Amino acid sequence: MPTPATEDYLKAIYKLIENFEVASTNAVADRMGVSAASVTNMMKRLSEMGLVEYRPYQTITLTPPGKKIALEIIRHHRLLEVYMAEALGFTWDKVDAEAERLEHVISEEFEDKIDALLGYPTTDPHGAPIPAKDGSIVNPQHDRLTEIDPGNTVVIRRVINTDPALLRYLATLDLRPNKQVAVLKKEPFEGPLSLDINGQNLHVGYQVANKVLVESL
Amino acid sequence: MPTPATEDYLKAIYKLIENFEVASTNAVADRMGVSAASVTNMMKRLSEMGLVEYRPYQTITLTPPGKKIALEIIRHHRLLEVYMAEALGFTWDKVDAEAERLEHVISEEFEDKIDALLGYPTTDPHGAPIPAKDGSIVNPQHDRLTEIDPGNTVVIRRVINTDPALLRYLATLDLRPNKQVAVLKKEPFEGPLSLDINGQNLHVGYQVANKVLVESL
DNA sequence: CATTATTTTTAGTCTAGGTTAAAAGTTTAT
DNA sequence: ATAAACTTTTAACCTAGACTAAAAATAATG
Repeated sequence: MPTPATEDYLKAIYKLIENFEVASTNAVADRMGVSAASVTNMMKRLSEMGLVEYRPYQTITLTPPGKKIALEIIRHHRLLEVYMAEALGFTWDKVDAEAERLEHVISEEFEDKIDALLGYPTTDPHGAPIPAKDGSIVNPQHDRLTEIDPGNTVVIRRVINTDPALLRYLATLDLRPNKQVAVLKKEPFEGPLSLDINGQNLHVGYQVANKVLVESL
Repeated sequence: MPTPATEDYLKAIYKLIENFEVASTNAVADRMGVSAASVTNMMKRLSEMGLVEYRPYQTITLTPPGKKIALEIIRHHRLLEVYMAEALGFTWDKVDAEAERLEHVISEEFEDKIDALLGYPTTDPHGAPIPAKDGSIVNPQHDRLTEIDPGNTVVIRRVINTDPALLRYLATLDLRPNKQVAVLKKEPFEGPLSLDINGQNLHVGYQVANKVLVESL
């Protein structure tokens, strides 16, 4: 059985790779909020256990068993998020932090029960895909809202980044998955976007819009 | 914030004292499944932190802050048990093991949400009382089924011991909290009891009946 | 291409929690 | 009241995971 720390490292490496970033020692350290030395130390152990491919000064990759564990934990995390939002009435800015701790301790049976109760959901409250039990995951490559040309209407599919404050802000604007948004205008030099949602005119900053992934109609 | 290990020690000490047993080093070690040396070591630290009253070779007691933490964890545990049984459909032999891990990681908000959803329950699926948020707990002193004289009818209030196999056995007999049972006969020398439940005649061993707490009508 | 900057690893420490084996205290029983 | 039995503590050690500071490797730049 992997420890929570092991699971967290594998998850961090998985997410870096998923985002087409390089899983370097520093990148993992940053994401985990630990020192680079801690990462080196942990990589040696995970490598011994056959969970990562690691050679000093080289970038890190997951072995198939390592990837399997990462995906299991991500599945736990995202299922729990849906469950807490749907069944317990948590707001979407709170579910990430809570799932971060619960993901390591729920049993297979717990996982299966909430999955069934929720009707086998495929995405979490932020629109992130939930890995299947067999470890398969569909990862649609969506556009960022900032990449959409004015005059187009799109539907929000996902919100990247689980910073609670950002999520609360987006909620006040009703910018959440499955909502339609029309891009009216885009100011240059990473300027604000003018949007239409629910017939309301909004102006959101570039940094915010960049976290919103959309699909063209 | 106390660690899970800290919480487990405080809980073990609380339960010993609650059962009118002496919270000795060995008793705690037994209950926790660790060596006596580990207990001594931990007691020094918990004593430093002001959570237990400890002096070498003396029996251990909880300080008010230590007791508060123990009761919070027991509250988490028992609320989670009810929640898993009622809302997730877990059988009562499974809820203890699962709650054992979850109890350390749920937030106050999670606790409050399941408490409200369940309608503020006062006992867990085994009949154990759930401490209130303020740390108060009602602990009715019930009789054991083995102490009831033949000819009397009682109602089951609680089942002590969370050994899953025993719980599964009791479930097959429908011996669970709030069920009425008539004691028909009691064999001497810790012999079996003849019971009537739901109009059915049963014979259960002394060790089993001793785990069943009842209230006379 | 040599120097500077950056990244990564090594080395040495620390804490929490666990272990076993031996020593010391307490009880129990002759 | 002393020996035997039991309980508890001490001592020495282990592992997982973290840290800082210094050294080494790699990458970037004039």
